[in-house]
Amino acid sequence: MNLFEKTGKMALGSRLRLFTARITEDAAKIYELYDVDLVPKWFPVFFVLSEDGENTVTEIASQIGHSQPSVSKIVKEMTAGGLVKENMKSSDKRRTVVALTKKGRAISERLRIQCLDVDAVIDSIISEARSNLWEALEEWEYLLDQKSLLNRVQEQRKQREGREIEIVEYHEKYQEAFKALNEEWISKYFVIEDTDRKALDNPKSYILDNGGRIFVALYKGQPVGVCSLIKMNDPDYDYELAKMAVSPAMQGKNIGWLLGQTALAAARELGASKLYLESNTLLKPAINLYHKLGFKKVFGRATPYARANIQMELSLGED
Amino acid sequence: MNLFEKTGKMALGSRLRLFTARITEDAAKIYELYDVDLVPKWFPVFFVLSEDGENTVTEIASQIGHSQPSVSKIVKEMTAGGLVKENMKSSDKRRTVVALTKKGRAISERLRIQCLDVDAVIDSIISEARSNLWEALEEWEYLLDQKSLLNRVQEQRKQREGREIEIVEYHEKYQEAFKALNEEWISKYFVIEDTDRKALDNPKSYILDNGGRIFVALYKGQPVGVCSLIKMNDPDYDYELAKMAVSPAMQGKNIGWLLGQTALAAARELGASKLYLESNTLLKPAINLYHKLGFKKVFGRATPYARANIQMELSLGED
DNA sequence: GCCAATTACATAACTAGTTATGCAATAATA
DNA sequence: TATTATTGCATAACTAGTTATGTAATTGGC
Repeated sequence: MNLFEKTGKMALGSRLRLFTARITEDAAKIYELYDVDLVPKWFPVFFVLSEDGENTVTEIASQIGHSQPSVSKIVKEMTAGGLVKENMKSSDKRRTVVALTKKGRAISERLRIQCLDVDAVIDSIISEARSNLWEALEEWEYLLDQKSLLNRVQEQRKQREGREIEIVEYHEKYQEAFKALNEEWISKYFVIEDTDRKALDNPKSYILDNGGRIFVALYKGQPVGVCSLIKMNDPDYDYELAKMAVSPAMQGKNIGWLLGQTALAAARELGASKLYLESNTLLKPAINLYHKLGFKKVFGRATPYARANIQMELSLGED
Repeated sequence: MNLFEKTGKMALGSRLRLFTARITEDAAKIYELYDVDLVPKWFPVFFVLSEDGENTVTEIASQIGHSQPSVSKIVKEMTAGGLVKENMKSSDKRRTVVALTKKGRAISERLRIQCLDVDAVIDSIISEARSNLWEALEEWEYLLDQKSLLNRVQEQRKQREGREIEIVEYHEKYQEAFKALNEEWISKYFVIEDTDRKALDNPKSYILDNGGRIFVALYKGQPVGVCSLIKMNDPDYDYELAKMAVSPAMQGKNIGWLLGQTALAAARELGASKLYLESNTLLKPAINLYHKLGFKKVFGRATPYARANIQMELSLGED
């Protein structure tokens, strides 16, 4: 299987499928060898019944990790084969209580011997190999229970992309992007107001010259997100966190968090002790981000924006 | 998956199937996450094509370890998806030469990034676990190439059964078995001759009292095989190995070999230097056994048996 | 140079699972 | 107590592979 050295781990699924097919193919021949009148796929159901005596279809399914229809089919086949009898007494008429027949129990004995031989063989293969397949499966099952493969890949992706994002200080060449990125989300959910235009058209005079800051997130050199600290003339707050925007195509890559963190660090450096922001509860990801950054809801300030329906603050001394 | 601790290694196939299903399920979601327009099962074919540039259906199948119809189907689906074009120029009109389209090559680039992330995740899971699943699969593939699971189980069974066989010295209580076991095979292939009757009816006077030996193979206390050393009045040979019989139900369990080895050891103990036997080439397993015991074909001795068409000898000094 | 064997692929039918859905029987609730 | 929700199972339709088989195109042997 030279192929898998080239494809890398990505093909783990394919490799497992081929490997499983190979094992089950030989398994079928082994049953034949021992003349045990049992189809390999019956084994898990058969095993549970020989342990438990009798059981219902759904309960067997949950024990062996199959779906209920799968067990339903297998029980039907086993009944046809005379290994199992259904519809034992049960007060609940929905349930099909299944048990081994005499013939089934007889097979159980022969199967025990086969199990011993197969067990010994697999143990010997395990001891021949340096890595223990059986243990590895057990460990993977445990690790994937803790966190699924999908979750792990999602996190890995976020991390990698985070590493590819660079947060830089504002420069005139980003003015177009600063305006465009903000207009994009504002006009999508609301309408652009006069106060917006002032800031977006003249970031230098309106924000920077007043002692504010603007940060730009670059992905492969291209601006994909912006945010600003605007100096406030207010006894309660030093700066407003405003004009936070991330390109829709780049959302979910943690860019907002990186911009926010940079802005917070800058505010601390500037000696700020309290930040303020306004937003709208329609923008759920943004509100979430602000919460994650440490902002808390406050009430009752006047705002120049028609769209603002939530106001938040953050005390920088806290951490 | 507590079940697998109870079932033991016998359920390796089932465990693998469940595990594989789990992995491929998440794999599908990962493709979705990366917005790669590729069905997971296409991956191996896609990979080969992006490596090789173009290739035929059968060659791809052999490279990825699928059956040819499987690749046939996948190529059809990929063609419908616009990733692949078939029937490139080829002098041999039977062959379908397949290559990636422009769209396919574009996806190849995005897929590369996904591969990097997945690879990193799987590597990290591998490093979290004590047993290395990827290596274990590789080792199992190698070990099963050397000797299949079926072969290993067959050998294990033979060994186990061999341990349950006990070879004992003849006793009067085994006279019935000695006669019955021999009559069974003789009458099946030939007819019972007078010389047979002499030995079978009076083993004590005909064999033992003349300085010969008889051995009985017991399985769970029951006689299932016999063989004898008959003293010969001959300058060339000391004993004849004769009246070897194993119950048909117990054949293939190495019983003949055990009986033969015991007889050879006894002959050595008795100071014999050369053994002789007669048989018929119809009895292939027997001839094979005699070869394995070290007997070599000889020609031209007179025999009292009509059925004998092969004669063999063994020099005991040799080992 | 023709007929048989082989090769390359397609198609059909099967396997061992799955999800989706429907139908009774039972439990919960207003 | 009547209605609604839930449970337990069966059935149908689907998936990703397989083997068996059929059909052209090519190769090989006499």
